[in-house]
Amino acid sequence: MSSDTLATKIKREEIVQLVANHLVTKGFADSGIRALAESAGLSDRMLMYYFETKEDLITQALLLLAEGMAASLDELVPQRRASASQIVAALTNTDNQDPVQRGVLMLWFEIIGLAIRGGDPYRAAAQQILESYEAWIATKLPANQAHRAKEVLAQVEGQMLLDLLDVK
Amino acid sequence: MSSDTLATKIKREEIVQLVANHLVTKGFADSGIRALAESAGLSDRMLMYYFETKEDLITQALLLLAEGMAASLDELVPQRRASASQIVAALTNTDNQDPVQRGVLMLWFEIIGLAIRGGDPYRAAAQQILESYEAWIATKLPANQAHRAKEVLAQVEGQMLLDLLDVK
DNA sequence: ATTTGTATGTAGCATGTGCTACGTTGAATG
DNA sequence: CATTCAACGTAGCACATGCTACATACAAAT
Repeated sequence: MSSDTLATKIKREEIVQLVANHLVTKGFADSGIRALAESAGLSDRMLMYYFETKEDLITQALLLLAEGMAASLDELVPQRRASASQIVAALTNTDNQDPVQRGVLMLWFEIIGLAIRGGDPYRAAAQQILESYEAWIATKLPANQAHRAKEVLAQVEGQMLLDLLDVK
Repeated sequence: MSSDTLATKIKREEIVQLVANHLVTKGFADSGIRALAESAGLSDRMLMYYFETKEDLITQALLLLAEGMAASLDELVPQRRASASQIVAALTNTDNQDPVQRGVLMLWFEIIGLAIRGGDPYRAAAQQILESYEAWIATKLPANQAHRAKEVLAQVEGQMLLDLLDVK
């Protein structure tokens, strides 16, 4: 709460980072508090000591991941302006090799599946990510086509989905 | 198995249908065998009497749903040939009102989330559905653009995703 | 009439889940 | 020196999960 030591605050951030890594590599299926605790290097007992509930912990991990995903966008398409098809290509081609980014993408669609019936914190995280993506695309498109950002975003999401499910 | 009565075969089909309905309306989150049994009008004991495992039951329900989704495509775009944007519009605009079709869509993205890490029966169902959709789109597109079916499919899937998550 | 087999109820098991109660240490603070 | 308090271990609870053992009613077949 507000009476937190600096040390425990740092510890919490470290745990959130490790839990986020766990989610990326393992997904939600094998993410009970015992598994998460092991990945974070402590006991489940201590996990619940640092975080009020599991949902609290997951929420923070998702927020961290959302920041990371938004921040990594600029590395992919360095040009100021790009065509819709260039953006789609840049966002869909790179991800297939790197296992980390592939893990993030898999987690991303797991989040969507959990968000779809309205369940927070998943829905909030999904919407935040989608909106930051749309805004980013809008700034990359030629000014007179910025209104098509949502369309381009849909193309990107759909293409990633097909890639992940090996639809050739 | 091969010594099945006709009556039990029919009973099984009836159960599969009711379970499919349950999945559409409730999703996977509230679909333990007790909840499924209640929706099917029998005890969990009898559910496991008619099906070897829960996975067996779910698999059959998903197959039934996949058939239904593929079959319902033709009702949406009756014309022989249509442009890519017409197909996208037809496939994305209709679904928002009807709660049944909305439920199917929500389940569809839940399936994707479960399929994404490779888990059968979800992955198999997802791939089958996506492939039948792509094939159907290819037959609807002008002949010289049939090769863009996957692109159109991506656009459709992405647009449905954004709609379901209320990205305006 | 006895056997056989389908359909069903009652009860429970083993495991996994998020979470908690209770105790101990060891260091800082008064 | 005594007290306090964060930091941890050990153990367990209550509940949900998929699934099963056991008994039995009842009808069909021999």
